[in-house]
Amino acid sequence: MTQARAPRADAVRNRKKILAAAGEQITAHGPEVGMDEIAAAAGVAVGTLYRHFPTKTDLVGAVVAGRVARVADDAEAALARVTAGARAADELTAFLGRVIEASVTDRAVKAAARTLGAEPGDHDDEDRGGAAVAAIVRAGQADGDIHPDVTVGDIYLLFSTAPTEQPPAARARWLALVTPGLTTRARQAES
Amino acid sequence: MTQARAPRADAVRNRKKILAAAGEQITAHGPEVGMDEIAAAAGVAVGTLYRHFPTKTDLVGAVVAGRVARVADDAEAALARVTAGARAADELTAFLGRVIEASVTDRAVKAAARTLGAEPGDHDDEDRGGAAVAAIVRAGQADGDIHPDVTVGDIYLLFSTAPTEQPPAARARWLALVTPGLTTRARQAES
Amino acid sequence: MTQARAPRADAVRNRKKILAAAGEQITAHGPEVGMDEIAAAAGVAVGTLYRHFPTKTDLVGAVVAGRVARVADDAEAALARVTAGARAADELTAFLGRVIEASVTDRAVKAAARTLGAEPGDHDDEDRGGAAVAAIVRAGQADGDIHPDVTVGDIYLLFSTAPTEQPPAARARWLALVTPGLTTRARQAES
Amino acid sequence: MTQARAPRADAVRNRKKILAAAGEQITAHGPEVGMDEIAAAAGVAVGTLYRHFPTKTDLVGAVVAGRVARVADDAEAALARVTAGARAADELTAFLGRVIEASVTDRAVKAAARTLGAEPGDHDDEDRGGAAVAAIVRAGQADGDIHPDVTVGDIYLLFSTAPTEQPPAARARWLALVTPGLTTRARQAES
DNA sequence: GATGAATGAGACTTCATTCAT
DNA sequence: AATGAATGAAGTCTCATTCAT
Repeated sequence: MTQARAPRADAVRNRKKILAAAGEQITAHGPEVGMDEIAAAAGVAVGTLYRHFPTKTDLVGAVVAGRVARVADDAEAALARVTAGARAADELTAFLGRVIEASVTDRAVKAAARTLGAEPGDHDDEDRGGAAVAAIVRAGQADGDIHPDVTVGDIYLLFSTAPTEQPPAARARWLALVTPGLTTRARQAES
Repeated sequence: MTQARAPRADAVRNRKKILAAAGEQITAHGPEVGMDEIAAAAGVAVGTLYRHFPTKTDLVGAVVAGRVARVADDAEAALARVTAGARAADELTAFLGRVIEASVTDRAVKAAARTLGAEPGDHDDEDRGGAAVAAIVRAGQADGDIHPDVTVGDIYLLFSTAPTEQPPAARARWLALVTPGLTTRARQAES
Repeated sequence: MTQARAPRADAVRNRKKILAAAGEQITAHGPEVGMDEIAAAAGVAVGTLYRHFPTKTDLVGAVVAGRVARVADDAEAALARVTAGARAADELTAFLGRVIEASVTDRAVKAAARTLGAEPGDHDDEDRGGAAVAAIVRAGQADGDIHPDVTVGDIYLLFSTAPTEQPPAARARWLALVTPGLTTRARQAES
Repeated sequence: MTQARAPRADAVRNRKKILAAAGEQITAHGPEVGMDEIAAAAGVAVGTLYRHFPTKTDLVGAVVAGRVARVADDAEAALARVTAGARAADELTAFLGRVIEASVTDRAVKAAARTLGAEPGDHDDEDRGGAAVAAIVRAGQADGDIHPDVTVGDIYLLFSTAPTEQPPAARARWLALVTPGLTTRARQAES
């Protein structure tokens, strides 16, 4: 059973260039950038872009998928720290904060977050991220720090609604407002 | 200094028709409806539409302002109930819930919410709504039910991020997750 | 019941210009000319073209309909001559010949002919032309010159298959080959 | 003078595969199929396809030539039957009918017919078919059944214009209309 | 000689906005 | 003041053909 024939080196290079360029462009100007602009930024012709991604939706999807992977990596790193002894509730909050900050400068991450919030998650990276978050949540619940009925879905739901277009102060405030819903401690006044 | 010459009666009528039609269209299909469609729904020509609103942004803005007025009315009604003896914290949560449900069927309300979250609020209706919400918050704080550092801005911030595209269950869950951030009670398990 | 509001003078002018230009372009280069080219030839912007004809198909259809009208006119003129005493069989053959010659320099006429051959004919001009041809055929059958079972459909069928891409000699020969199928006389040798 | 170096075995194989695939695709979807689709159907890459046929036109031409060969075969078979005693006029009509029916399910045959009608015929298969048809015609003329001035070109001319896009009834009717132009008998009414 | 990725002009269509009537 | 036709840039996608591997 021969494997699907190794992709050509230059095609791989181009695919990377396209994904990188698409990421940058979408990060900077949102998903409504033209395909021509993305192609130009990638240094290829539109046709090439369409060979790799038959549809704009496909391209945006691929970019978003990439961001999901990053988020998953982040979640797994957080879980590793928890396993190593860090407090789960803190790691969860910090993770949430990082994802929000990321989506501020990267509108594709926001879309990724929305995707996570919308779908049960059947792709690899989503599963990976979901599993890590779930483990963190469970750890926090075992500690008695995270409220027993909190689920991964709740976390997704929250960061799919984070105020990424707002100024830093508002984002911090939002996180502070939302955290008590996850933890068991009564809310404390901010400084 | 001559005053701005009283507007012609039919011009006034047209303005109303346009706003109403724009509201319906944007409610139904989002802000991406074409200007032609709005004009047709209003029973006027595009040119007329542009005479009243030099830009699509202006028109959408006007529609949004109308929804802000509704939200303000709702807030004032809630305040009236509080004044009449209702529990402020409950009214606040219920108000938040109503605004969210409204934005589900009315995409213009969503935009209105976003506007409120984004701007300090210098227009009449925003002030009106803001004042009512502020009064409710203060009442709840006086009762000891709402956390002392909660501000009107927090409320705006929250409903500007409500998950209006999600199914009802998710919206309810979101509200439950977010409420503890406003109140002083520790979070209780859901049924 | 007010009529549908008289069309604006300039719009009428443009519609004519567009139809004329589209006719020329399609005549010259076939139906695959670009909409931009047609618009340029008409001296309008593409948008204008699309306002008048929402789809390329619509435009081509309109052009073809125009050619159908011409053919119908021709048929009626022939019928008039028959009524005035001309021999029906001769007029029929001559009419067939003229339509063929027309479709040589005008690919839109060819398409029109194909349309006629394909459809039962429910539009005005098609009916008009069909009625005239039918009358000529009947006259010829009354004279005993045209075979009794010939129908209008036969005529349409024939000129929908005329060899318009062939040199003049071939076109003439084709007509000569096809005529005996319509008439009652045994075929005569050509000069 | 070095001769053109014998072609590589796999190249020959590829040429055949390409022609076969192109035939199928054009038969099925008309000449507007993409080169990529043809290449895929042939199991080769586009580049290979272009090495064998520098232009789409060339490829289509080659396919068409293949269909010409089939028609020639058919004509020779008919001639054989005539030689064996069959009535030439009948064989000619039947042959015409078969070619028409073939072009209905095979759009490449139609193109082939058009080619035959258009060109004097200088390729092998065209000559072969032309010679057979000519012999049949001559036999019919000797019988007194086929009109003396009918030529091979007439036959080509006729089937280059057959209504292959029309329903079976129309095709049959067309053949009936056209036959009297070839034969010496006066036309008879259809049943 | 084969592969298949890259090219890029061009196709159709949409829509916010302007302007002659 | 209203009308609605005109504008034209922009958008997504296709496809015959070229060329590096």
